[in-house]
Amino acid sequence: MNGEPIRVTLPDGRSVALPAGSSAATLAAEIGPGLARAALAASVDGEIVDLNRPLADGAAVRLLTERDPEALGVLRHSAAHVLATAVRELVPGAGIGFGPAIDDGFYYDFDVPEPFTPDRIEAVERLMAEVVRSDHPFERRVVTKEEARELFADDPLKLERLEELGDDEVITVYRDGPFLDLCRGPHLPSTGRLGHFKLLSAAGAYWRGDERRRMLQRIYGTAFFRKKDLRTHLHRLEEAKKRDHRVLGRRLDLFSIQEEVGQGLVLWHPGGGRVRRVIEDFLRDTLVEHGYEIVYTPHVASEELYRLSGHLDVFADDMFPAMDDGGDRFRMKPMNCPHHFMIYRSRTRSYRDLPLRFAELGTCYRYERSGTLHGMLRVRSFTQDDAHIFIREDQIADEYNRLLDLGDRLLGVFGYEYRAALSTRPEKAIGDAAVYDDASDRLAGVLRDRGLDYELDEGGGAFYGPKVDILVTDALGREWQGGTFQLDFLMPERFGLDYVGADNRRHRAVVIHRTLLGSMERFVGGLIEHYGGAFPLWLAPEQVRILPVSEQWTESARELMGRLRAEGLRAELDDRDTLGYRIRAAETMKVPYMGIVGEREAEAGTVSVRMRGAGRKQVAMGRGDFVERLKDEVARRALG
RNA sequence: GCUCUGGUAGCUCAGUGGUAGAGCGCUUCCUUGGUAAGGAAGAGGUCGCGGGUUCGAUCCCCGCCCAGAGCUCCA
Repeated sequence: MNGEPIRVTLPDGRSVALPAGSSAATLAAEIGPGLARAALAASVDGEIVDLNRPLADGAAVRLLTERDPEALGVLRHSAAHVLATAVRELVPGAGIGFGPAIDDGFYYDFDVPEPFTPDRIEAVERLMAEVVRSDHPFERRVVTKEEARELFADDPLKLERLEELGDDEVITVYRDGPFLDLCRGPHLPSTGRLGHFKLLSAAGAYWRGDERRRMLQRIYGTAFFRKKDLRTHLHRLEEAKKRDHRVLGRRLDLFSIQEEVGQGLVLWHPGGGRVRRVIEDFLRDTLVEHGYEIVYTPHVASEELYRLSGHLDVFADDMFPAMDDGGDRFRMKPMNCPHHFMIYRSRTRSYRDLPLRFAELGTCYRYERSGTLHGMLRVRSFTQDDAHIFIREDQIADEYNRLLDLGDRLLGVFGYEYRAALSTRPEKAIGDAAVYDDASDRLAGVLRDRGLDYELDEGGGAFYGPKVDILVTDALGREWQGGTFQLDFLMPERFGLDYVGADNRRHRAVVIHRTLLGSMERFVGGLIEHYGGAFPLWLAPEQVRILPVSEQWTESARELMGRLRAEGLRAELDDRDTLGYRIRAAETMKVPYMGIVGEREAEAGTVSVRMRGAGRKQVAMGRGDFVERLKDEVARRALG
């Protein structure tokens, strides 16, 4: 090697001298043979690079092994290249789109004449294994734009991408064996380092994510360094599938969606109805405690109302088509706001009246595009736990504090962890920017003062006002929308929402649109998955199932059921078949408690209590104690 | 809406160019069972809908509807 030796620093502060032109691989070898084997890539001055890139003098270098989280992204992106290598072998002329690492794995988009069927995916997977066995090194090369144009002359997708690169950008290509790709990298040293991978699915995806452009075929996969991690991940996917609210909704007889009724229209069966009723009762009581007024408004409105609100212009496509009787035109309501505004406007309001909080479990109708519908989570008719709060500008901070209190109370009851996100003024905001920013600052102040962990979405607010979103994390670690508190300076203008101030002059009110749970459909759908169908006692559609050991004891069992029901508990009796059969049935239906009554229990006036999922671990207890225990668990809304 | 894959009994699914099967569930009978499926019999289907090809279509072809995966969208 020519030139002066270089020095690089390690994370522990140590400085190492290396010959000029040395790479991170040389460094690893210098430190030890174990590290030389384990090193996969390097972080150089904070940038992740290939192991064989030459190091600059004075660089801060951290060698990445499979223990470093950053290495997983490198692995997965390399896996994507291996996938493309395999696809090119199967379909030589395949166009190559993008192939990034994503949260749980990677994908690659291909322009191929035939879509990928499951057996072709398997074939691709086998070819990938061969690419890994061949252990092709990933070779990086810097090229000029002109060279790149020649290299990718036969791939219009790559050429298009290439033309977008600025003239001062360094263009790199990577080769692994036969496959050459326009790519920024970095990559593993060679394809042989790709550990454990699996192709998961194929689906169409628009080129550049633009629905007006051609559709490519996307293959999804995942990859891990260790077999165990891959297995765990696949197992988690299986678990998520088992918790699918659509599957559980059928099995537990909670709801259905039927072709004859219509797409995206949910039928709540008695079981789902019970869950919903309990939540609604709890919600309504809590709202009244928190100073809300309950209002009711019709499901349809004259089109004029949405002309006034401005929604008709912008969102007509997402509304159900108009009902026209030759004179007036009516629409199913896509939101409750205008109705609530009209209630506010129905009389002169004093500053003393504010805040005024109108809450409604308001059923709305939105004509969502068919491909977006999904079980209970994305539907065309849904009931929002909606409210509109009318306040003075000086009440913003105070009201947001109350909202966050309320959110905290509600979400905690369901066992959700949550965090907040604040969205501030976008470019297209209307009205006085200073008012918008001042409001955002006050919201940020509220979040800070509460010590709440929040994320800032700069410019993510609506054009009419900033908002605070609550994001909840469920039992599988997935994040859901868990409420949104949206400030609105526009609608008060459009609807003339005023109040008379202490100065006896008219002032403009400020509106907060807010939901806590979102919609009953989405919330209950989410809860089904959160609990895996095993609802805590207070929410369970059926709380206790009484099982007489034989017909002889049915009378005694019925007496117990009567006592439970008299206390408002949802108890059923099952005297169908053998005891073992019925225990199995109750377990499958995820009933929290079974009360078994046979000779011993009937004579002693007790009941043998078997808890969901606890198998034969059961206790005999007095019937009064049993009733009290359940009542207490319900009253505490225990999560079980 | 777009791409692909599907649609057969209440559910999960097998199957065939000559109008159809299993398991579970349901009904009835026998069994009176002590902790995750006791036994038997029976009912139940316009094979998503509409066209076409064919002597004959659940099966092949076309269109539509619906579902699933993904994309796009989500006031």
